[in-house]
Amino acid sequence: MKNKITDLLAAQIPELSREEIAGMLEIPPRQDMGDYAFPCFKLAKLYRKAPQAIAGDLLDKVGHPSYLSEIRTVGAYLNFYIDKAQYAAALLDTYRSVPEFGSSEIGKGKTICIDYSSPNVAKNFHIGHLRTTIIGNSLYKIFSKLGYKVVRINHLGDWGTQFGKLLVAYQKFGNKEAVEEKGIQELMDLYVQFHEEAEKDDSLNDQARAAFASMEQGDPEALAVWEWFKDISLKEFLRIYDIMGIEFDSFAGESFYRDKTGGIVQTLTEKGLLVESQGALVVPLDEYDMPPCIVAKKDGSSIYATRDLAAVLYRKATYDFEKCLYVTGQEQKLHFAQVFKVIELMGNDYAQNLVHIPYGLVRLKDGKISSRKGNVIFAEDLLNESINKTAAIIEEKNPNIPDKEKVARIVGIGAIMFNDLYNQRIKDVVFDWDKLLNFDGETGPYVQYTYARASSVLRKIGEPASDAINCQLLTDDASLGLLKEIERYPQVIQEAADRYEPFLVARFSMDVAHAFNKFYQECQINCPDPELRTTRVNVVKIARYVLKDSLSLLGIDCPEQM
RNA sequence: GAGUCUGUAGCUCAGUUGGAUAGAGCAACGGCCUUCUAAGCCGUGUGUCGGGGGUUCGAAUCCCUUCAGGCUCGCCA
Repeated sequence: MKNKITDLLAAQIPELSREEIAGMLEIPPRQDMGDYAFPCFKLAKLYRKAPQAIAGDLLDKVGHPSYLSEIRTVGAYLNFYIDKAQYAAALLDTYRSVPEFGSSEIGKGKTICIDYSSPNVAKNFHIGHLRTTIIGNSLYKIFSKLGYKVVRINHLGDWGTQFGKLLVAYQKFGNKEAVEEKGIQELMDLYVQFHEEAEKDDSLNDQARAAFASMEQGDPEALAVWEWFKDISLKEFLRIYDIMGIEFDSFAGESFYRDKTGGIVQTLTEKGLLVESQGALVVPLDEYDMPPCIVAKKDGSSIYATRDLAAVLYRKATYDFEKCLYVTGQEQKLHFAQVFKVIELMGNDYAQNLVHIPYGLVRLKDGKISSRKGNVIFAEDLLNESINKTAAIIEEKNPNIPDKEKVARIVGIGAIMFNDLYNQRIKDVVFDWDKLLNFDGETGPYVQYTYARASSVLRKIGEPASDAINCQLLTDDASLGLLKEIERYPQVIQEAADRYEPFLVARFSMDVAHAFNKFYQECQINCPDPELRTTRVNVVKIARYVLKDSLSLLGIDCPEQM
């Protein structure tokens, strides 16, 4: 429809290209102003005439094509009113002829790696880890919808000096039985105890660095203990991923690159990029207004940047990615800028396809999350709390539905995920139980509820006898409003991918849900007129599909009843 | 101190990349269930778009400056 209007205008304005005119066309802020609008301000200079007069001239010239019900001028604007029946028919037709409305082939044959979640081994999975997990998962779904092959990488934090600390703590304060009994909690406790003791005795930190250095050199005893701790942690993480329905293609974490960091140092040396500084080996980056990137500590052991560098090379060689995305907190912005720059200096032109996707900090009401200080809320507790709250609401509102437990799980988890995906990533968030467990208004449960209503109607009135749609009958604003929202779906997905912003999809699902609820309120679907009923049933079908599909792009399921 | 991000209604946030009277949800108040799920729908808003300059027909949006807050700035990740 937009193309048709563009062509119509382009024929009358030879001074501007089709693309320029398409870019100027906009959607008016209010429905009574029409469906598309063309502002004539820019033409004023060109024609040396008042923009209002230009709008009037254009109105006379363009005539009255059949797909428009009206063209009007308001001030310097030319407002176009499309023929509603033709418009609705075209959209419903598109939906019915395309099996996966909204999907695309644009990414066919291309691979995208996404590095997300990546929790630290031997630490509890808390609410701070939820954002990267949920955002990364949604980006995976969005890019998959566009036809990309996506490699989901969980770059586990399972290597580094922190394990030297844990090892020292285990030898000094721990024992096998306690770890076997209490699992990850005991590892956390040991880690906390280490920091308390190290406050008093700084030599513990040296011992920890030495312990890590010996791990890097392959000390079998140390590695066996480390492997054991890692297993305990992984089991814990998998349980939480399972609750959320999240999977990964690779768990190659930092330790995976321990035999590859030496190659990085060697390559950087050969290319003359490495400089010794205060005993460490660094790549100076002051030319690029950045502090140097440390590649080897003074005791020769690797550091996180070394392992990230090795990971980039490995992933490029293994997956030949089109893009590699890193979903981490914004506090790591400088780190990734340094790593990407070093990759570029090594002569890899694909450095520009490494993208850091930062998100804002999750804070508690009484300050920063800190495992060490015990100021922490575990992800599992949050998810369970949300599921329990949902179960209570089901008992209150709709106790007779089947699979109540399953529904409570889907809705409870959906609420948490939707909340993390509803705003721009970069915003900091303050964790708030009350807000998170309120399921009214702009929430995941609202969209899921809308889907359940749509499903319920179709279930009750059954399939219409005929599939013939007569869009002439859709004369009400609510139907058209709903279809207009739905029409945006393909562009919304594309933009969400371009900007790496799942919240655009979440907002879209909300807009569709709102438009559907309005439609549902104002239009009786199971109406006496069989032709109108068939038409409305088809509107419900497409809305139901889009609601479910858009939520699925956020990693959220839809129950048939709730 | 330097870099970077954020600042829009009491609160949480959108704002179609420079366009028409800046919009939603929460909270508050009022209305709507003998038609398909009331986790819903409808109505009620006196906003210095942090402040000040500038660019232009036109700025929440672009530039400069300033204030407030978050984050980062060498052997943690």
